[in-house]
Amino acid sequence: MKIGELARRTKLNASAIRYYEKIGVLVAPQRVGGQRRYPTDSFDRVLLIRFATDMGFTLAEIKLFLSGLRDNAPVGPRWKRLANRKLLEVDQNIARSLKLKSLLQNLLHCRCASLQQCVRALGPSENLRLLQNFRR
Amino acid sequence: MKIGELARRTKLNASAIRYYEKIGVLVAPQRVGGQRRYPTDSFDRVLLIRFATDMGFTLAEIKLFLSGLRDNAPVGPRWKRLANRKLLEVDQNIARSLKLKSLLQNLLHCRCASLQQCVRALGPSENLRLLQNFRR
DNA sequence: CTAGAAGTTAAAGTCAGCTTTAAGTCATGC
DNA sequence: GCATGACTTAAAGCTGACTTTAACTTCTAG
Repeated sequence: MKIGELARRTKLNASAIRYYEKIGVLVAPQRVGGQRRYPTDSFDRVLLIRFATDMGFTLAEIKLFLSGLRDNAPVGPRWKRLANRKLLEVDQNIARSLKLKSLLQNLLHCRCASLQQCVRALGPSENLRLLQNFRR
Repeated sequence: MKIGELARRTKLNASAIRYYEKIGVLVAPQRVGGQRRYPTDSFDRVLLIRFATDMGFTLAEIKLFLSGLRDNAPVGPRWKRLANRKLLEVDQNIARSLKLKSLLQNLLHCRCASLQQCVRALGPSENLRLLQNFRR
């Protein structure tokens, strides 16, 4: 499979696939006359990578756990550690978003004369500090 | 108030405050010998800006609704429109995060031989497409 | 008066995850 | 045998919200 076909099948840009190879999340495949030729299972590899990035893993994290992953190695402790850490992050993100949602709703339904007042009415220092804990 | 004190009080970096001025979310204050002197209510202004960015508004959006905001103008329709739009985004973010959470938990508790299998077992094409709708 | 802290500017750097560009080489169909 | 499309590389560009740097000026305490 040439890079164009892999790109079409994974719905990625060919440049993205080259980028993955460059930063080491995808292993460089065989070349024929300088061009990349991918084995069929590269498709699954790329999907796994996209899947993981969609789950919020960074490419650096993905590289980390893929590097220890033999072809059909069992789901290892390294992955579990990463997944647990990510789960925590996701939970924090949910909590933050719920807080934002209620704040937004309050602001939308309030009858303050100005936004400034409105924000002050929420008790700026407390609320701001609450939010700051969630800063990314 | 000089920029250093404003920075200390808002817990921002002075460079951030200058940056806000440069991109036009903060109005340039009086100068004394070339140095910025802020009136007391600049503190509230900066808090409002931080508050808004914490809520997920971009600085461009904040500039937009601050520019139409006279000193004590009522909470206007422009702000309401922006807030409603942001509320939608937050809801989508929550839905996405909840989906990610359950996927992560499934992956953590599964007994598949390999991650590849595990992802395939989730029904890659469907699940991946589901996630793609949430891609940012 | 002077050291040093704090202020000033424009421009470049940072992070992630790519895309775009430029300048070429290879493969394929007619 | 050649036009065209697909491929190659390294390097630069993009977004957003800043920070850092360099080279300077101004303020303040002793």
